[in-house]
Amino acid sequence: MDFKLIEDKWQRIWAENKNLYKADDKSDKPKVYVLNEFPYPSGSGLHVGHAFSFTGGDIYARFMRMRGNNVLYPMGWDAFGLPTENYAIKMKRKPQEVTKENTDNFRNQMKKLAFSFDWEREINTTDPQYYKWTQWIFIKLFEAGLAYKKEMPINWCPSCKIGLANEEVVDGKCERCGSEVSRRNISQWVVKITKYADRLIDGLKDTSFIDKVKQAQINWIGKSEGAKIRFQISDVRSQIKELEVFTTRPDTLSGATFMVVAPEHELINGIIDNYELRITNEEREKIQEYVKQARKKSEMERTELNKEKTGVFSGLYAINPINNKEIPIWISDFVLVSYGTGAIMSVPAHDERDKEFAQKFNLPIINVYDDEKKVNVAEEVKKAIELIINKGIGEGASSYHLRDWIFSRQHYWGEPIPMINCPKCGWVTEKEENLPIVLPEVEAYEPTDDGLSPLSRIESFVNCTCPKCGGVAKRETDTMPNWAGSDWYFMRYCDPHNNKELASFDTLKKWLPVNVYIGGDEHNTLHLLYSRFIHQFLYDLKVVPTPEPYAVRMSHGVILGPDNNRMSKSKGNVIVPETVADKYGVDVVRMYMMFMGPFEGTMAWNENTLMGVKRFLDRFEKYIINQINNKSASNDDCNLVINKLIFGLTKDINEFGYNTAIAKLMGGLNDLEKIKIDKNSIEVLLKLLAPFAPYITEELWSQTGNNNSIHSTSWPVAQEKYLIDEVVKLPVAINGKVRDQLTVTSEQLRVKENVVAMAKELENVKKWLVGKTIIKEIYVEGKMINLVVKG
RNA sequence: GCCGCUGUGGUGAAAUUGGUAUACACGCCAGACUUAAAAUCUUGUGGUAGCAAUACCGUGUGGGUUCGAUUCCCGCCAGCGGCACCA
Repeated sequence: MDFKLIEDKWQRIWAENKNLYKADDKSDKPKVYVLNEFPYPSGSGLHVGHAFSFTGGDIYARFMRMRGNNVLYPMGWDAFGLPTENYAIKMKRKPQEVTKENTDNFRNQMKKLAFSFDWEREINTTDPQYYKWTQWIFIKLFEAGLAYKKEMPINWCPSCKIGLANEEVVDGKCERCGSEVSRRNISQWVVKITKYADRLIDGLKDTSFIDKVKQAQINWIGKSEGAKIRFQISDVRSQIKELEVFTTRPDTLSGATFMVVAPEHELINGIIDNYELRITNEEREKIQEYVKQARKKSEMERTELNKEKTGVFSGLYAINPINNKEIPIWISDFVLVSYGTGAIMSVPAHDERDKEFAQKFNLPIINVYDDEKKVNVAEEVKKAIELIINKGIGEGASSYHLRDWIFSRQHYWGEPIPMINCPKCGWVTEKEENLPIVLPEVEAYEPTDDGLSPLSRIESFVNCTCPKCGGVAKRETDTMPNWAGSDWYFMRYCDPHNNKELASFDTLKKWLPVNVYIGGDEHNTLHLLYSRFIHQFLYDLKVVPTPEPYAVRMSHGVILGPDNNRMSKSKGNVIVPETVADKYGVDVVRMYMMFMGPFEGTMAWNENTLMGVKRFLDRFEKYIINQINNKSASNDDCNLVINKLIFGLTKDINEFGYNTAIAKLMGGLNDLEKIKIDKNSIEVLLKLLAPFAPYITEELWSQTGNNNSIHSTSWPVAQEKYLIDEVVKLPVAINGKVRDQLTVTSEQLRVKENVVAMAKELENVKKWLVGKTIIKEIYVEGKMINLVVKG
């Protein structure tokens, strides 16, 4: 059959059948919410990674639907972002138009690949009716004190002219364009995700993510436990009298022989400006120079380039609170102002970095323990914290690797941040009834040279009245990061057309949590963490009914190019799913991708193996067509094969074991070609293949005389009695080595004595027993027999 | 350096509450059909020895537990992914 004709035909018919894949808010059937990460609709169209991931989700959704569930399987567009903006700048086109073209293209490609999305729930993060609620969430964050404006050094990409989060800097370079990142001070909106750090760790207990994903989240949050300890500064002329440090090893306090503060530490400003301190001008200049150099470097450079420690003495001394010894305070860029308190106590005897520093600058090294390996550190730390609390010099504390989330972007193509700066009232939220704050159309999309968003050039946008006092005020011109639209989209799918709330509590209660969330490994930390944070925050506001958004996280693998490298345009190894589908048909492409290997695995594209799948589908089709007028009665041989298939497929699909499910289908066809099949079994066979190959099965289903869609039929149930073999071949081993096989009936294999006795009579077994004594007879029912012999 | 993962035929891979290792597919060999080729179909295909029955070896590597280990434990080697002066 011509697959193109079939594909066109069924695409048309399915499009008319609006209820085929509809998720029903009112149904009494059990709900299943299957979610694929929604894509960024790029100009180059759907790539293999998308096709692979969505096929995996689609098979599961189709399977769950056939199993009698009310399935929510939605799709949408994470459409804000730099590539579209850059394209718009280059081509002098509106990002809105470009996005429309790209999403239209993506939608058509998805329909062609037969993904069973409920298109009535399609969402788009760039739709004002959608980002109205993204803005609303920001207002709630601000009201809860979780969003604040802060002048802070940020990673600055000179090429994109944008501030980057630490997470967006890879190897000191901009994640998107690869330019070297420098540092720059900009006033930014920052979201206090750190306040939820503990909750984000604890909440994992309520999910069934695989350990790998949980561990990735825990590591990213990076909780360390220890103590904060206060050191007095001995120079009376210093305005700052106290230096607080965080340490995981408070038990080594008596070995602290110096302190180190980050160059950005507030203490340093005091030194440079305070001319009464007992340091020479020369020393002051040295400090100034060091701080200046350190500030120029990005954090990445500082950490990367630091093969050798650098630093300068600050001229100040602190008092070690445990022994009242005066110890010097040094400045070094290996201490990060953004971690802990930005200052450390240095214990060179028990810390490698401190040791290196001490050796370079000739600072004393004092051992706390003769042999640290023999010490129960956890126990000593516990005792030390008690002591520190009793002495009133500090308290137990934890610190996190996780940092607050920089939420401002100086770009056009993002959600406007709904904040207004009033000279009298300060930062004020926009009134909710004025949302959405719609992105105005502008002439040019480039950020300004001083790094401001192009929105800052639109006076009618910037100038506004203060929602609080009614005075003249100015609107924020920064926009939100990509993550903002994607961290709550799964809520909107539950109630996508609601214009009163982001989603009604009732529909959220109906659908949440997401039963299976399918996405890439690369989103196991950032996107997953951000969206869990927003979800937890909204849970606290009683907007959502569940503490966690996702029950199970499924992270799919990667498809490499035929050359075993990651697909990229520069390597010329990109496989376009649409092209392959045009050549072999959609069903072949879908099945091949699922047959390549385990769904979570990394594997290379190989068109030879694809031919195997194509052959199978051709043979399958021929087989069914030959059976169309089949009137045979059911028979046991066929029932055994079919019921084992039902059982095996049901189990495999449930566990995303698509490669083995397809292997079983292939094996099943091999078996069936040798025996007689009846009409009912033919229909079962078609149903089993339906989630994988929706076009061919639908066509054959209609050719075998059915008027309904195979995709709205119910999944077959295996009959127990056909799952047990009447006759079983048991391996018989002597001392663990298999020597023969014993054929027994399912009745016979229940009695150990009989089975063992029969085994001993086998020719090959007898041979091995000559002159030996049996010392042990092991029989695992239905599995195997092992005779342990001696002599 | 730290965290996580992986290692099975010529290739992609199956099999783990410990029970016949290599299912399914690719490739390859031989055969059928064909003037021929492609396509299709049939058979074979872990290694060594043997006409064969069969025997021995075999899941990165060295040990251990066990009647029995691809599966569990310990050490090592190789590769992949992530993080990295985090106090």
